[in-house]
Amino acid sequence: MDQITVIFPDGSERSFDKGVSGLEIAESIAKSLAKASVAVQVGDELWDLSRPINGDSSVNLIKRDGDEGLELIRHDTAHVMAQAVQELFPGTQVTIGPNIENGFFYDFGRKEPFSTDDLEIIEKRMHDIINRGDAFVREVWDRNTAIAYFKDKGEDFKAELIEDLPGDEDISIYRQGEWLDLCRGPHMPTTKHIGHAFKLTKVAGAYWRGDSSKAMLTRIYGTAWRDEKELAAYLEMVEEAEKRDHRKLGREMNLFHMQEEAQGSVFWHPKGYVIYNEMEGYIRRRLRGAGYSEVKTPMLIDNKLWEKSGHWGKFRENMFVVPDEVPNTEEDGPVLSGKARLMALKPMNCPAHVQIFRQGITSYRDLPIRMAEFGCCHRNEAHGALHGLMRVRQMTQDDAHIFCREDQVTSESVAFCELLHNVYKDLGFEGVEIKLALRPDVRAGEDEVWDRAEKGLRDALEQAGLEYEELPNEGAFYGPKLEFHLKDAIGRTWQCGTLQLDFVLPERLDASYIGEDGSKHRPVMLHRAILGTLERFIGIMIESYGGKLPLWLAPVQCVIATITGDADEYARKLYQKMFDAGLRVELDTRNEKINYKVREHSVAKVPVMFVVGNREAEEGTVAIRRLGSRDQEVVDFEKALESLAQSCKAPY
RNA sequence: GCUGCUGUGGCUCAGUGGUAGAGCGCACCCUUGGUAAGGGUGAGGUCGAAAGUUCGAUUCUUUCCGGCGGCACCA
Repeated sequence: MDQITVIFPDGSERSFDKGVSGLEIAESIAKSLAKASVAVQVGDELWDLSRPINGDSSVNLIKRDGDEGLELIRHDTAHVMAQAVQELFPGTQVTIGPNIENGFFYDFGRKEPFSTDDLEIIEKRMHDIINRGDAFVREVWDRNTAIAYFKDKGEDFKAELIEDLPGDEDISIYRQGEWLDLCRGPHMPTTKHIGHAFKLTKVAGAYWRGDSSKAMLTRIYGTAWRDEKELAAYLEMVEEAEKRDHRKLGREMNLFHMQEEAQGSVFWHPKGYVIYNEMEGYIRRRLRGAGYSEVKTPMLIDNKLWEKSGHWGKFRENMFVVPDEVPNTEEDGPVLSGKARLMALKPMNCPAHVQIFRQGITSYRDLPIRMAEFGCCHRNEAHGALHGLMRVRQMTQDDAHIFCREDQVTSESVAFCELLHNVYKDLGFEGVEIKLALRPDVRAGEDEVWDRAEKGLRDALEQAGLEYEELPNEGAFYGPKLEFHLKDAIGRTWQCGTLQLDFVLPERLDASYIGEDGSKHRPVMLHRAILGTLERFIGIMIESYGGKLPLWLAPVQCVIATITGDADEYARKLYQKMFDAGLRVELDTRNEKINYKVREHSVAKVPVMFVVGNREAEEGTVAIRRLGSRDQEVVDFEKALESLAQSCKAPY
């Protein structure tokens, strides 16, 4: 019989009979290893434990308790869910069911969508299926047989999937008991290996193949873990994270609100607006330090400009359009004639910035010009897209456009990446995901220009020492872009910072500078934002800090609370001194017990309390209590004030 | 925009085919208390909107609107 050579991860080699399975290899090493293994890595592919290995290979046994084992658990759970659904709801079509972070989902095609009540029933059946312990059996089918089989069963979605698989790929089918599904694999040996540490979490709609013109499927999300303890820990983590939701904290901390009449726009309350202003002030100082100058441009602009810029054609459905006419004030008759010239609320600042650039004549010596604006933009976002501060219809970007020569693109990009990195570090964000969105199929400009643009951004990332992921096809039609993503409390990612190269708009709006050669040239435009929008970034900040913002951003930095009415006068003096020192301080002389006051201000997440009673009034001290600490510290007031003022300074 | 769920005092939530309740908060009174809720009294709600079924709808049905989740779209 033929022999094959197997190389283990530690570099050791052994020979086995040709056709040996991963399981047999494991058994030859140790019974315990065979028991713990659930799949095998052959070369760089993951295989079923039972699949015969027919050639010399490097082999690595995958154990259930490892990271890859967990991925297999989740994938197998998704299959079992699909089986349970088809057993319980005949006629339901299965489509795709990939793993996601912390779990999996499976999309089903069914006339009547599932309700949350169904989840419990499905879960119960899943436990039954797992207890049956059927083996996962891999079969390779002929393509046409597979298509015919699924079509015959009324599984049109599955048939479509197979039709679109690359021609050279095996059509592998996995059977578990009576049930089977198209799947690339691998799977664990039996359903029993899944265990019972899973939970179905939500039902949702999802378009077939992610295309809103196609059918709406029902998606069921679930989470799965190696054991009950991990599952419980995960569920508790999610529960805790939900308490950090910025919409909840915004209400509890009285930061802002939103209401139906101004859907998607924010009513900033005094406390929230403190955060907003502090953030704006901080980023303004940062921009000044980086050589930007600030401008302010109109919010309402005639659509002639939007036509020229291309927004009217490409972005109109997201714009708020305003007719330039006196509305009819009579009781009857339409308010608007429909004949007036149209204006639009700006959705972006860029065309307006080009107008400033175009005033007068610009020399190559003037470049780069870095033009910043905290421009208030409006976008008519789809109703279903709105989400607290994260997705709004009226937003303020920390926007700027850099007009430069093409040979300055890389250095400007590097400088931007460094600036962004420093800002994110100041604000406490290390976990930023960077994505480089590359040329889409439909695009403006020569390929050679795109080559240079993409290279410019890549070079910038590498020079700035930043790790990133490339997203083919995701760039804007006018140029590639860098996206900087941050996560909210429950792990959803939101794009905040961005850097986009634009060769198109300067052309469309005829921006030019006089070069060294005395003739006109087109500048390149870099659209860039660090925070993205103040609204979204503040939302992320609130969630990331769980409302306990750093001192410089805290709406109330310190509350002076009295223990008895006898200390009120002393407290008032302290208050005035702190107020004059520029601190955001509140005085609490209410007729309440100190326990109550401490609790209330702790719940309100006030970072520092100065507690004063008769003793402090006599000694000229304060008892400092910091949020999150049970201890108090009695300090001379002047020293306390000085040190507090020091620690309330913004990072830049 | 599509889709599932959902909508009761400022907030969190009970509840019912016969027009509503709790806790917190708020107001007033008592209490001057040393670090996460002292006590009492009281005010406050067209039960998201409209139509329908019914003798009668906050409760059932339909439509619309908002909120939440997901998809699509996006900072």
